[in-house]
Amino acid sequence: MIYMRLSKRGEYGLRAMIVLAEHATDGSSPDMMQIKEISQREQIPAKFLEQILLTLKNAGLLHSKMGVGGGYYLARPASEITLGQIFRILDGPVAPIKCVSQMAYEPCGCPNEETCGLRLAMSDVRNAIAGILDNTSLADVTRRQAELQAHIVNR
Amino acid sequence: MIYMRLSKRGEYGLRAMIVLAEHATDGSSPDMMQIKEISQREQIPAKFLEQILLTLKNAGLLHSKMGVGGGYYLARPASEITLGQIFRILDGPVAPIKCVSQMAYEPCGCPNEETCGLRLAMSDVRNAIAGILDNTSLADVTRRQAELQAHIVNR
DNA sequence: CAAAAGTATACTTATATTATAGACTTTATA
DNA sequence: TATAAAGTCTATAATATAAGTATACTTTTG
Repeated sequence: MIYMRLSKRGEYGLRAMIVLAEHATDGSSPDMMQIKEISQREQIPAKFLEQILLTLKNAGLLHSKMGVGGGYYLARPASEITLGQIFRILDGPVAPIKCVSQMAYEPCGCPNEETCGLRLAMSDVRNAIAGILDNTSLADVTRRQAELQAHIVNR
Repeated sequence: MIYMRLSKRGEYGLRAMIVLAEHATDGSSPDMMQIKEISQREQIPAKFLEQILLTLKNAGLLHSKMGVGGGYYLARPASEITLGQIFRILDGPVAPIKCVSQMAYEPCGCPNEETCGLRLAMSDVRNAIAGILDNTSLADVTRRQAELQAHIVNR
């Protein structure tokens, strides 16, 4: 069963963006990373990652440089890129059912949409998910990671 | 794309359970419904619904009566059946990624699970979804439906 | 011009979902 | 007791999707 789940594409894309955000903040080197670098570090099939990063680039979340010494880097500060943006590009709308989607609404054929109890519950679910993903930036993620890391070191 | 979504199986199953819950509370007839009745009312392919109801029955959420005048009915009061129970039977674990699943944990292979930022965010998502589904009973759903209906009638 | 790196698209393989079909069992009742 | 109504069970077809692989191309640097 693969429902209510993050796809591998989504997972890999999110991981890659997080790594790029880490790299951008640590001040080392010109904050650009190559596909190969990311794929090795995160154990992601390189050719698959290639597609994913390209998609994120075409969606405006990444910039790239071709040729020798090229690579990918965030198009904006990590604080201005949310998990929701990344997720939607790679996995589509957040809503568990189309009739509650803000981005891709479609009627779902229940006799009375206005009073449909399932729709209401799924709307709550959508809002809960979107509330988290749209309010968590890459900077939030890397900050939390750093906090956890510090906590472990200190114990 | 079918990610982060309710399956048709899940949708149909939830709808059927809600209809059965409505039927149980409205006092009319012996609160039992036939597959055909449900499938017509909710526009669900009858043979598909058959499988779904059987699954829910084998999981202990429904009881049935065979033969002439038979049908399905809720195994417990609508207030004691949650959307989370139904969902998990039909669509599996709620967690968007296995490493944050309470019901079906598996490591997801990130180098350090303890400080993985993606895992942390997805754990929030899981808890948000489970919080809603596990705290919404069929009775809650039918009550909300009735409230909405009353509101429409009164305007 | 050669090598490094991203761009673009097509294809393969595997698996899951969404049904549909058909034969079987139980029960009520004419 | 025969028949029809209703659920049970299992197999299978049709379709869709995901995940990954392959290949050719373009841009850039030195």
